[in-house]
Amino acid sequence: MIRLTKLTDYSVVLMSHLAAEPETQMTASSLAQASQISLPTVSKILKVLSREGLLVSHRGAYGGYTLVRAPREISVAEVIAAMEGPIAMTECADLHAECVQESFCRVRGNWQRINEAVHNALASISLEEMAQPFGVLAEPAQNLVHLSSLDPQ
Amino acid sequence: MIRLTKLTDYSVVLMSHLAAEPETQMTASSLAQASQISLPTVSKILKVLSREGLLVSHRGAYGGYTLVRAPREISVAEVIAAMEGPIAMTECADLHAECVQESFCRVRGNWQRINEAVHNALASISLEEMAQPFGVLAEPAQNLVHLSSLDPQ
DNA sequence: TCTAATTCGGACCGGATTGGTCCCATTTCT
DNA sequence: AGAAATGGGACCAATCCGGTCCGAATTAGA
Repeated sequence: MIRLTKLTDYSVVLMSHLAAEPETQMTASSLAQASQISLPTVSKILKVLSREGLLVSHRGAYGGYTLVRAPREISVAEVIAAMEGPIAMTECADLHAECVQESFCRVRGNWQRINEAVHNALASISLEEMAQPFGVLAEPAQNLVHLSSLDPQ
Repeated sequence: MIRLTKLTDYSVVLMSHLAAEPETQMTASSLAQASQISLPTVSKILKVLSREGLLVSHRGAYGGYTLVRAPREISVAEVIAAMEGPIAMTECADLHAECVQESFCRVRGNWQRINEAVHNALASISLEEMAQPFGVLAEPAQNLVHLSSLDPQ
């Protein structure tokens, strides 16, 4: 199972909530209630997203969080990267791969290509799309195409 | 970081070694030496792959492992699935999702589409391709297209 | 100016998962 | 019979993860 951590999963959920009403500034507790995730956890996630520059935070009374850009301009890949660092499926594919003996590892270059493909898949999906309720993406053929037209590079 | 476990990473490396010479039956120790992975670990991985039906094992003296099918007929997705169970990026996207209150979780359906995209990306890459040395995949345009033509469904 | 609301930045903990090793039984070839 | 392999566990240390909590800093409004 290629798996994201739960925290990352939640982060996408939260960002999608924010994307549903981009104008509205939301507090950690309102988001917690809306998403049914415990407040401390929501808070922790929002801090990270804000530190990574995906959210704008407003302190003090009547503070809260807002998306830094329009939902259409933020990709799922960005959210994931903010939570977990650069997207890479294996250590090996991460920059400083130190395959003990590089000559032994013939797959390395190919892993990087796979990473690219996956990354592009995630980069092509915006928060705007994630915020749509269920059927919407599945119905019109255009959206199907949009999701799947992963042009490498 | 969307990450596979190290074990899974290794498994792809090992399968690629086997794919490089599909005719040759290889022992755990020869693969360990070739891949620079410790023998017990290699052994453990091969057991799993064999149990999951991707390798044929021959016990006894002069035994070893062989791919169950031609390298071209085995996808990276299969190898990963053998090691980690069904490919799913989030718990939520796994069959029996139990989002406490489904109405709250609008992203669920969309996660499943993302999973599909990723899965298709992995399913479109065969061991034959992984066994190629570095540049080979990067050069001919046909292969680029092949890697990226993720047709959902 | 005071107070309430809210974010910010850590520390902290228990439990699950992972990577890795080891052992012994079983099978098969010579 | 003996050597060479796989098969199937048990087992352990270390890391990671999810989650909670606390105090400090900041802001808006009365």
